Amino acid sequence: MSVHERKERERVDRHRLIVSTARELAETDGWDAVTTRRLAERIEYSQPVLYSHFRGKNEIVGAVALEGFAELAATLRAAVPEVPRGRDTVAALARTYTDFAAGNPALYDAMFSLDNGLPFADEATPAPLREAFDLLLDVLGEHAHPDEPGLFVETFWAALHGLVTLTRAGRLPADRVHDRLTLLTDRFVPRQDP
Amino acid sequence: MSVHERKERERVDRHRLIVSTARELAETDGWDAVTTRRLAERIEYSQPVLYSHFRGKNEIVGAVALEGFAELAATLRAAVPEVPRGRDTVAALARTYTDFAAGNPALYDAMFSLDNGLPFADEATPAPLREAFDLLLDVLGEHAHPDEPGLFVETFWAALHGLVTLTRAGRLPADRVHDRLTLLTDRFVPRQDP
DNA sequence: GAGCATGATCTAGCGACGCTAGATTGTAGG
DNA sequence: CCTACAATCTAGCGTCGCTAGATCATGCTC
Repeated sequence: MSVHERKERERVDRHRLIVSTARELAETDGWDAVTTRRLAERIEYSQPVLYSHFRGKNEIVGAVALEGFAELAATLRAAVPEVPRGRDTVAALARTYTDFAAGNPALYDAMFSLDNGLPFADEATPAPLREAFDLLLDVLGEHAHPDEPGLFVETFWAALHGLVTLTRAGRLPADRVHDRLTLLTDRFVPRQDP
Repeated sequence: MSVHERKERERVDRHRLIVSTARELAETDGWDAVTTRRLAERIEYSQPVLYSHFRGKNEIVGAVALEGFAELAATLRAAVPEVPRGRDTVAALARTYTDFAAGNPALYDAMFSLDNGLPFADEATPAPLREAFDLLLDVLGEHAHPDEPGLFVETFWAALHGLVTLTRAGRLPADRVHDRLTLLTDRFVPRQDP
């Protein structure tokens, strides 16, 4: 019986190896460089092995994206203190979000730009993603009045995402990134607000 | 001499044919379906003629994107009245922008999501693009205080772009699109504002 | 008007892509 | 020891963007 267990263990290890290798490759050379051939070569297996773990390349991207959601949720949580949750906390959260995106561009692409086959805004939304959203909801919700908290968070998040993607694509000048972020935060959570 | 002129005319016609065919193909079947082979077949020429007009596929996308910028600028201009430029005008502008994106998804992708080789936020920025931005600046600028108008417009635009892309990618529920837009407008140009 | 040179256009092919069928290898159980 | 099964690989399919070299048509020279 323990033979099966060993094989299963090796399988899990290889699964992790594929995901982490794909992520490394994407982070150093971009997702265009993550081809099934290169990936197979890096993990020192043949191409078809990848397809015994994932239905296709999309699913590999999805696995990396899942890691990203978990890390994003953890990073955001670490940036939010227990007690005071005023404008400063929102600003810190926004800053943490954009810093995360800027610091992990390939990861961010896997999460939000590439086709990763993951369900969104759906009952099957992955837990870490829902968790990150709930954290935003928690911090931002009290500033939403008279808006609905859900809509408020969605819109704020979309604005952050827009800033991130347009800046990364060179559509917005790279300087003043911080100023735009401050402006956005001010508009959603005015300074005189409690 | 007029032989050269005729040839040049034919060349210009073919150039336009390539761009419009690429655009149609993208709008009906998505940009993934726009391959050099299919495109060549549609215009009833061989593949290499494409490369006598454009340096590569990116440049074809760029040509379609340029059309898009011109149309977007014209559409936005048509939505802006001469005289009253209060909150309602901003709301109409925002609505026009997202409607344009939703109504021309492939065009919008060419402009902002795909690699089209066009320069942005740069002295070489294409005129129609600069024009559209200036229009936004014109309408939004007076609501920017105490923010800098440029930053204000960039941030508002980024927010619109974020809403558009996340909605299109299924990351935001498709209903309530209009409500999010209203919320965004309210936050950038409060209702009691002149 | 015949022959040539030039430029436009095509055929054919390169290397790389995602993905898969079928051969091959290794291993567990009778 | 042998068989049967599962894991893994080799090889290849159809497609992609792009290009070298052959071919064709056309206007120019004598």
